[in-house]
Amino acid sequence: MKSSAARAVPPGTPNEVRVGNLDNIDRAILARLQRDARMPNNAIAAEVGIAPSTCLARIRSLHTRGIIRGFYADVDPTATGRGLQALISVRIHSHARPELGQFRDYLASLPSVESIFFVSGDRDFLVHVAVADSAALRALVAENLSLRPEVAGTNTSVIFEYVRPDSRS
Amino acid sequence: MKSSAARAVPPGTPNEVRVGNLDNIDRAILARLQRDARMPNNAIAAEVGIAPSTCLARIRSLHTRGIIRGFYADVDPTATGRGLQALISVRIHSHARPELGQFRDYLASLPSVESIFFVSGDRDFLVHVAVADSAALRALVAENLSLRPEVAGTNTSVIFEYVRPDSRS
DNA sequence: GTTGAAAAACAGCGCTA
DNA sequence: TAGCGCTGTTTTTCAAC
Repeated sequence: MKSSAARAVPPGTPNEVRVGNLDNIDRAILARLQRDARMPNNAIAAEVGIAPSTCLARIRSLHTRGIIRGFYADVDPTATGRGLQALISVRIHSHARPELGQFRDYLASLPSVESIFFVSGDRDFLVHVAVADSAALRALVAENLSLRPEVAGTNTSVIFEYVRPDSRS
Repeated sequence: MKSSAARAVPPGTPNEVRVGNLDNIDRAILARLQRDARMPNNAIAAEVGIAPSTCLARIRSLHTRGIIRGFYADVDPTATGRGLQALISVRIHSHARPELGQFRDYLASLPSVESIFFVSGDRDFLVHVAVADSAALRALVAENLSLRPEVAGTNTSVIFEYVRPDSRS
């Protein structure tokens, strides 16, 4: 039989090339799901060259094993009235270091927070936020960050543009 | 009839509260899709209180209008052999500023690049990358960034932890 | 915006290699 | 054990209202 879709893997490639229990078919599935999480199981199966039932089982296994963390829609923040994005670097007082995890959870609970980077170097956290306008940004920094006892200082940069390379479904 | 799911919108809320042509039902749909892009259209429709076909039409409209930019799966970088994440701040030479967009496209084309922030302040770009190990990181910075004529300098911070608050599907 | 029916996709099961 | 085809069930899709 001849598949109508392009093969997932070049013919000569050995299938034992695995990283962390993933074979090439798994990787082919992941690549497609990363580009379009709503791609039908049928279509994925056809493209990677396995039966739909097998494909479904693999996807579920990937999800269960935590290799796929979740499926998300990428929503334009401007449309939801959060047209201003910023990166706020936050320094934490050295005596508050033990509660770093707690502070991260606090950050994650703020509705304006898009993502949090816990980084090495002179700053501790880099927080990506999306807010309505500069007044909201000021309020966020002043009230929700600077006032916190753990926070030694903040530094805010406005984001002119934010690009996620593989957002194209 | 009595809906088994919580209503999308509190009973008294006026539906004309819109931001950018979105009504409350649109916002309810977006909220669900942001948490779980694979949630069945049926279930979304039931939760926001409209018929499945209407819900589908709304979702498609949101996608067409660019309010939903795409649907993607969040894949654990560790599982795909990219266990090291970093934030690289890049300064661009002032004379190369006109080609900033071009450089951004170049960054987006690099397979290690997860996202790009084009920011105000002392640095121009902040690039979030995921690579296999420190050797790969060094190679990336040295060969793909520092060697570029537009690049005035780079500064690399290792990411110890990266959190996306609404990762929960 | 809704209803309802046709088409498609999903999810489970036993069989095969 | 992993993959496959088959089948009932759910979901999507598109018409008319």
